[in-house]
Amino acid sequence: MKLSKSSSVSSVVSNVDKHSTNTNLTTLFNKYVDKNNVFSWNSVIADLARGGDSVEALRAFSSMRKLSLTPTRSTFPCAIKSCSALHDLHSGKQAHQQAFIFGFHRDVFVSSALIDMYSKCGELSDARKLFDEIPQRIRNIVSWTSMLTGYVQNDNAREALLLFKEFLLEESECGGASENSDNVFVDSVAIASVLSACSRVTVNGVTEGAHGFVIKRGFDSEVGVGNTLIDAYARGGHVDVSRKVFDGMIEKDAVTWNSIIAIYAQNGLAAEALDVFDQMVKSTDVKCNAVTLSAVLLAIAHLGVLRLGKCIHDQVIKMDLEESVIVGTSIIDMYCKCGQVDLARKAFNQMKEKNVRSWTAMIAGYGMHCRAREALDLFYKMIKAGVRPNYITFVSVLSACSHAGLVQEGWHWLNTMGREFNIEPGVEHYGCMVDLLGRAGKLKEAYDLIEGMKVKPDFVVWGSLLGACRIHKNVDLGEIAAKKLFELEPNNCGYHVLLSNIYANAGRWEDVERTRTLMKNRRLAKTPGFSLVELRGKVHAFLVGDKEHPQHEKIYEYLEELNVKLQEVGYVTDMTSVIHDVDQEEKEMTLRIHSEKLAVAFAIMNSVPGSTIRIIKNLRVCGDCHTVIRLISKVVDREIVVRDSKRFHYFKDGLCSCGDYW
DNA sequence: GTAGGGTTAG
Repeated sequence: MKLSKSSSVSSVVSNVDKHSTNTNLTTLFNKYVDKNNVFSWNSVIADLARGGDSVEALRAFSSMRKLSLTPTRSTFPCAIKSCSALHDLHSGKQAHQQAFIFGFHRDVFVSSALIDMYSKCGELSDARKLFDEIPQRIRNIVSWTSMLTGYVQNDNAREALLLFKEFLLEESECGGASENSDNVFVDSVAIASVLSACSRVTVNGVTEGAHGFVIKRGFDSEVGVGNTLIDAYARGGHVDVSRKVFDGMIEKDAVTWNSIIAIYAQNGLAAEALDVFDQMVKSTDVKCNAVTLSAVLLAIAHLGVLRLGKCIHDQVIKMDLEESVIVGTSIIDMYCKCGQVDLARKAFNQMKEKNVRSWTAMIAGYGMHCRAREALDLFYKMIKAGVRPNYITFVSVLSACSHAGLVQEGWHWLNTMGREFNIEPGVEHYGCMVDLLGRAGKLKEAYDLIEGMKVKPDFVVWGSLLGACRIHKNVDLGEIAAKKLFELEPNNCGYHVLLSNIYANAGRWEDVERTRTLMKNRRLAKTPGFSLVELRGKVHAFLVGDKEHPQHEKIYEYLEELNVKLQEVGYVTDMTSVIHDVDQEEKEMTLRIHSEKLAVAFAIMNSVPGSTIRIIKNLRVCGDCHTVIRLISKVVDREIVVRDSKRFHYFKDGLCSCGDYW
């Protein structure tokens, strides 16, 4: 695994963008002077709205109205825009009413702002009504774009594209003849919106087609268009094409850099994300901002490299971005995923402004650290604080219950979320609940829950059941779950392995053999497991049965020594995690060389006695490794923290924080 | 004199 040089990351210092200090009415009035002049008010409202200070903009609008000044047509668009930004339908409707009273509701600027406001507040049919009421002779590209974006933002990309088709027809028919012919041609903003729609329809090749249109119309050198193309290709799973677009852009702004960094981070390509960040820091014509650091923190969270995370946290403080909700939430997430849930809580407590995502990140953090009680306590606090939980919050709550085996609590929230919070359980919530029931041994209940689901069960749901069937040795339900999984993900061999383990457990060797042959014939390969361990600032990566690491021979020798000690405390190799295909001795070898064991051994050999060992694994830790690491923690008297793909395990004195329940 | 639509985030 290639990692970016951390030294250059810490040199970010010199190239930073202090976030703009909040403008306020007093400073603005000093700038525009005349309080009794409508135009002065218009400028103030516009400045505030443009600067993103929507609350102040609306306050200014209302102050102006209290002075009984008569608004002009230019007063409304910015006031309405501020309502859109705040998703404040109530104020939006009031502004609409006032625009009507003063006779500006037919103004095309006002109409476009209103269309945008209604769609951002989720009132798409009201937006469409206003759009249809605009006479064709004054309807321009902004009106079209507002409506188009409305569809995209309300998850109706197909309708957006149909509308664009209609637009193109009008553009070709009356583009030259209309009285506002200058405004009826497609522009770069409209194109960006269309590209965004393309990336959200599930049909292949739409983005590629639109890209062709972009080039034909000569918009390919526009930064905004390029930025949207980068995003569109990534949404379609073509991260490599995103990178090509990025590399081909002559002009790049902060959004361009942030987009590619975020894409890498979201797709698990953390090293690439950090590499691009490094280049961004070195480039002189663009400065990183809150969004940049948020994306970088996501990459670091993925890697679990605490030292780098702390480095970026320092950077956040230097850049005076501590009060940014976006950055604050990313810091919480980073600390949780780097195993420092208490540092995360400290950062959480220090946040002045918290939104639903900040609370959710902290709840999820407690969940993955098996601190379900704290997760639920925080959830109650959140509700008490008047913050409305969202879909993801409930996923985090149920997942916390699942990690801790809280069946009652799980049932309670699954049943209550729809009734009390108007959020219908989705496939992720059922996934957690099936996992929870399954691992608690309530397999029949889990299966019945799946059968009664209102949404189509996905691979997570069936995968949870299959996993539970392995733990509780249920062949019948295991076969049902596996059959569904083979249909849903025919190329994932993990399910074949699991089913095979279930057969092995039941002594059904013929079925084991059959599964194995099937895998061989379909050439299904197992995702290779790897583990990371950070030692004195350097990250060491280990693969299954690694023979690449310079110390590998010593590591294997040490593992042999450890094995003897483990057997003295009663350890017997658990064979069920391995396909029954080799003789006993060979099987033991296969097990022993799982990457997490190598990483643990390496870390014990090379670190200060008594220090905590931190490992990150890309897959779930297997049963045997779990037992071994648990016992190692006792034998060598070390605390060992393992982050697997699902959660954290804290091993100490021969016990694990998960209570062997995971 | 002043005005409306897009792309990056947890």
